Amino acid sequence: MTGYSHQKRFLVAVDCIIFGFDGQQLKLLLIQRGFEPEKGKWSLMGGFVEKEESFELAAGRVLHKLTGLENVYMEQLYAFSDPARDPIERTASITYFALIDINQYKHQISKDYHAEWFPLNKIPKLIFDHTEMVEMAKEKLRYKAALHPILFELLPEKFTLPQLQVLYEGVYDSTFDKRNFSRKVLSTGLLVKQKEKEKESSKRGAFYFKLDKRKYKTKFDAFLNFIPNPHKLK
Amino acid sequence: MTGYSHQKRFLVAVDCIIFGFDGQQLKLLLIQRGFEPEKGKWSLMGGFVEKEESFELAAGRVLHKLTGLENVYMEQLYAFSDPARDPIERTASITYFALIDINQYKHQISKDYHAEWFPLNKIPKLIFDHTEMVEMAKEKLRYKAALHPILFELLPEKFTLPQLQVLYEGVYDSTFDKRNFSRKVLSTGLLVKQKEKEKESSKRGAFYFKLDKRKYKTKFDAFLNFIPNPHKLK
DNA sequence: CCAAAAGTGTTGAGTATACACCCATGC
DNA sequence: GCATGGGTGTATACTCAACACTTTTGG
Repeated sequence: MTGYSHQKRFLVAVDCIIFGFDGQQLKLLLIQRGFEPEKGKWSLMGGFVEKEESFELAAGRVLHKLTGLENVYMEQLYAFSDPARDPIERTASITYFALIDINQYKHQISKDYHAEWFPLNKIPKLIFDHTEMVEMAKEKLRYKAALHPILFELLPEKFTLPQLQVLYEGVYDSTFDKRNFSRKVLSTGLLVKQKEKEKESSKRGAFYFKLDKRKYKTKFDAFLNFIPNPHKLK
Repeated sequence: MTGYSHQKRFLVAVDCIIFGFDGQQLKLLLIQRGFEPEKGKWSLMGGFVEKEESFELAAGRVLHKLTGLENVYMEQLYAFSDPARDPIERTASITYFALIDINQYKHQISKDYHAEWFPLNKIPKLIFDHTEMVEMAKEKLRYKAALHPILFELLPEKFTLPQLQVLYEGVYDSTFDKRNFSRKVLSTGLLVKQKEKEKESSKRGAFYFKLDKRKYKTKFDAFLNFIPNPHKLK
């Protein structure tokens, strides 16, 4: 025998769980599905994998179509494969989660998809198994951010320590002591203090920081312990 | 439009990265592929996903076929999707890694597949992208075992502290102080000391321990810090 | 001058590491 | 009685968490 002729072939889709941070809250970008089944219902942005395309490329293409962004932090999350997850025809879904700087996101493009940002605690009912996908993505984000400097992907190039802290507190739905937080974050050596201050959100102003890109790359995989008492989390 | 009629369909396979521990070394179970292409070459155990089968079920089926085992610790690793990874026809592969108690493994069954255990540092050349899969599985195992009590899945029901230490040392290709190791492991509260000793490997004998199944389940997701200096690893 | 947010240091507790000797047994 | 591997305790350094006051400035 040559070839795999009598094996079953499947549709394969990618779905993107897209996180953004608006300075106050962590949010998720959802669309209103444009075709049947479940047309008009809230859904993750997704698409079928094309003929000569890897899953990674497909996910990047889908994300780009919605946000206009490239070179976004993306990570494969999980392959969902319940044979009944799509009622029309069996379709596996390979999910990716993405962290984007919400300021760079192009609003116009996403209007075509009736896209909207939802705070994590106000996610509407989603089609198929998308709610489960979102839950898994939230969990993985929390897990990973406790050990690796991943949340910087959600921030603009320059950010302040108070902004960073609001972000971490949002992700862990918790509050941290600012003295301990800043000591811990600065001790990673990942941040470079800038001369300018951000003056919008306070009279005194808070210094901007930038990521040290070089150290960021080398230290990314090390265990960093960003949050207090990580073992109490789950 | 109803249906997804003009989308491309793909073959989807699962491949299993199967780890075992023989008391000395961590090993990987490989087979000699029984069909073309690459017939006779070393390969991971795998198989095509069937019509009404989730990936998890397919992986369990494939693992069972080779080892005779059920209820094995298995975890989805990654979906490999390079369009050219299989030269005959585009086939995505969803990989699972499995940890089995090597003593329970049925040798007869696997003879049909010309299966063999290979120490991790003596893995032969593998077909397709299987080497990459194995590398990723090793990395994930090391990562996960540094934080979670996952390596117990490789041991028989009763085991001794020296055995456990040999296992950890093998996984991290390193040596640990036995006093610190035993204190750390026992402090998790996961182990229950038995009355009997294992007398094969030493004159004095070493006490057996069993896992406290209840605590194992509840503490599995907490961060446990099993190995010294986890940040120095990478 | 006052309200609001930024920034900064110290202490105590707990945890991790380094390290060395005695024990039990089979031969 | 000795060689082999099993088992245990302590002192020190380090890391983490708790905690409060001063600074800046816009209004």
